[in-house]
Amino acid sequence: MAATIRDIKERTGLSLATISKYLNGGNVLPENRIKIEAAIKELHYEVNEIARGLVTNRTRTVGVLAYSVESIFNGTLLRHIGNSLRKAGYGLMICDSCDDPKIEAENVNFLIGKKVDGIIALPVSTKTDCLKAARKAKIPVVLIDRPSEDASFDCVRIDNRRAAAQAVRFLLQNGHRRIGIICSHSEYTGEERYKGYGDALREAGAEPQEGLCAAGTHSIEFGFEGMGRLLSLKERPTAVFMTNYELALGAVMALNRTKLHCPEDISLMGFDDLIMSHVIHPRLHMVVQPMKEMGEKAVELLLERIGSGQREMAMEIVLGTRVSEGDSVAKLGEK
Amino acid sequence: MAATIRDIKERTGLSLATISKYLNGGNVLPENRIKIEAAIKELHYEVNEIARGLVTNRTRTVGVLAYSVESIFNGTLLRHIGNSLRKAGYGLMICDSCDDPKIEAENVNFLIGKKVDGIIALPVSTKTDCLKAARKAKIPVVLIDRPSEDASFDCVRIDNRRAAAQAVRFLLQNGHRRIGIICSHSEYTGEERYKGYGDALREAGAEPQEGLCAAGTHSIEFGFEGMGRLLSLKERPTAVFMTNYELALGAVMALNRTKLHCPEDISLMGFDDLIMSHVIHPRLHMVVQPMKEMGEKAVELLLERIGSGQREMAMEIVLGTRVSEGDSVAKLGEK
DNA sequence: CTGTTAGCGCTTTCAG
DNA sequence: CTGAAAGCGCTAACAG
Repeated sequence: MAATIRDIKERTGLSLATISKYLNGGNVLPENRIKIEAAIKELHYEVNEIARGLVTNRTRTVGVLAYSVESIFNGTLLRHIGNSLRKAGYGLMICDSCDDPKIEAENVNFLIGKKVDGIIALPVSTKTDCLKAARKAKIPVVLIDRPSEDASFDCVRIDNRRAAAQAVRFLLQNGHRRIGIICSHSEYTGEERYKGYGDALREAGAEPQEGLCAAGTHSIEFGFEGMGRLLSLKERPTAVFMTNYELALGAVMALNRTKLHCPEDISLMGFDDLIMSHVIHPRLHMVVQPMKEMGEKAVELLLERIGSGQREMAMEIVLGTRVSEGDSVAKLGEK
Repeated sequence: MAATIRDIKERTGLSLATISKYLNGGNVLPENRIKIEAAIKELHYEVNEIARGLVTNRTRTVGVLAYSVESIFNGTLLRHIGNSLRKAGYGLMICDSCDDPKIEAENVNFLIGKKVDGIIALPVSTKTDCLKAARKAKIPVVLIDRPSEDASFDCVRIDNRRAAAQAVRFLLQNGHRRIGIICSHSEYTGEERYKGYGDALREAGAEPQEGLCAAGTHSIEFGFEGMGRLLSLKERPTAVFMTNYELALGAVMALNRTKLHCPEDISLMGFDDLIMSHVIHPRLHMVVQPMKEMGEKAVELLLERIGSGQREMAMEIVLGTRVSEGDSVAKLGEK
C-alpha cells in the first residue's frame, strides 16, 4: 500500500502534527524539514486527498455542468476552464447534461455528493432550479453563457442582444436593407440575438419581416434548411445573419450547394469564431465571443467565492464582443 | 451541517453497524428498515461518499483522459462513456490533455491522486508511458482508439487498417483506379489508414502513388489544403478518400469552392459518421465506427477489471466498421 | 440480525 | 515549534 503520514512519523521520529503542518506549508525547524522531505522522497509518500477532504471538507475539485459535451462551444469553454483550474491547483469533474434537464438535475446531485468545492454551470436552460440544491448544500455556483431567470447566481456572459445588434448594424452600415436571420428559437441566447436583430433594424427605421426570419433548432441541420428557405424567397435577402456556430455551418453548406457566391450574391454574418472559421471561404464576418476570458472569469469568480466568505448578492460579468471582419460582407452601392 | 449516520442512530436507537448495513443493501428487520427509512427522509440524510471512500478505498469515480475535449470525436465518445458510467452508478472525471503529452502525464497523476477506481484513456499518442504510474497505483486502465505501443493495456478500438482498405476496396469495385487520399501523418490512426489504402490498391494490382497522397496534420485546415492540392493535379483523381472527420470537412469545403460536382466529377469517401454527415450534400459515403459501442465496451471492460480481480493479460477488443453508403461515389463505366 | 469496537489517513485543537 | 489526543463519517470484523 501507499505510504501514509504514519510511515513518515516512524521514519522521522516526529509527530503527526508536525508532519501535517509541514504538508500544509506551516513552519517547521529546518532540520525537521529536511528529515521529512527525505522520508517523503524515500517512501514516495503522497497525501491522500480523500482523507484530507474528509476532515477539511474541501476536495479541491470543482464540478462543471455542461449542457452538451458534443457541442463545440462547450468543448472550447471546457478547455479554458480546465486550464485555469489546473493552474489554480483544482481538478474538475465534468458532467454532461445531454441537453436534458432531468440528467442535469441528477448531475447536480451527483456533484453535491462528490462534495465539489464549487460548480461552474453551462445550464441547459435559464430554468436553473436544479442548482438550488447546490445552494442549499452551500456550494457556490457560477453560470456561464446563460443567466438564471431570477438572476440569483453569479454569471459570466456576453450581452447577446447587443452583440447581435452590433452585427446587424454592421450590415446596415454596408448598405444592406433586406437582412435575413437564421436563429434558434428554443434558447435564451437565440431569443436574445433575435431581439438584437430587431433592435438594429428598428434603429434604422425598418421592421423585422417574418419572411426573412428562419427560426428553428440549434443545429447544423436547421442552418442548412433555414438558408435553403431564405434563398428560395422571391426576393432574396442581400445579407443573412446566422446567430450561432452550428447554424452558420449548416447555412454555409447550403449556400455552397447553389451557384450563388458570397459576397457577390449574398453577404453573410456569423456568430462564434471557432476552429471552422479559419477554413471557410470566404472568411466569414462574425461576432466573436471572448471564450477564453469567459472561462477564466468564471473560474476566478468561483474561486473567490470558494475562498473568502460569501458576497451578499449575485454578480454578473458581462463581457464585450466584437465583429471580426472577413470577406463575406459586400458594400452595397446605395445610400 | 448535513445529517450523519450518527444522527440516524440517535433517531432510531439502532447501532451504526445496522444502519451501515442497510445503507449497503444488507438485510435488516422490516421494522428497523422502516425506522431507518423514516429517519433518512426526515433528516435528509445522504451518505458522505468521501468518508465511505476513505474506508472502502473506492470512489465510484472513473477518470477519463481525453486527448482533446475540443475534438468532436472525443466529445461524442465522452457522451457515450458518460452515459454508460452513469447507468452503472459511477461518476466520471474528465481531464483534457490538450494534445500535449506533458499535460497528459500531469492528468494521470491528478487522477491517481483523486483515487479514481479506473481510467479510460484516449491517449495523445501510442506512447503511453504516463499510464505506467496508474498501473503502479493498481488502477485499471482501458484505452480507446489507440493501443499502446507495447500492448500492455486493455484496449477497445477498430482495425483502422482494415477499415481503410474496406473503403478503398469499395471505390475500386465501383471502377475507380485513380484514388487520392487525404490523411494525417502524425498519428497512429492516420498511418494505419494510409497503410490500408495501400493494401487495397495492391490487392487490385496497383501501387499507391505519391502524387495522390496529401498527408498533413489532423485538421480541417489541412483537409481544405489537401483537397485543393489533389484537385489541381493535371490528372485529377476520380475519387478521394478522406481519412478522418476533420479532414473530410475541410476537403468538402474546398470542393465546394470549385465548380466541380460530386459525384459527377469526383467521388468522395469519408471517415466517421458524426453529426455533420447528415447535412453534407451529397451524403457522403463513409466508414463508420461504432462510437457508442466503443464507449460502452470500454466501460464494461473497465468495470470488470475494477470489480473482479485482475485478468492476467491485457485484452483487445477490436470492433468492426462498415461503409455507410451515401450519394458521393459514382460507378465508373469501365470494366 | 444486531451491537461493539476499531480503524481508514489526515487535520486540528490544546498544552508543553 | 512540537506532541498527544480527538475526531471527520463511514465500514468491517467480531461477538452476541
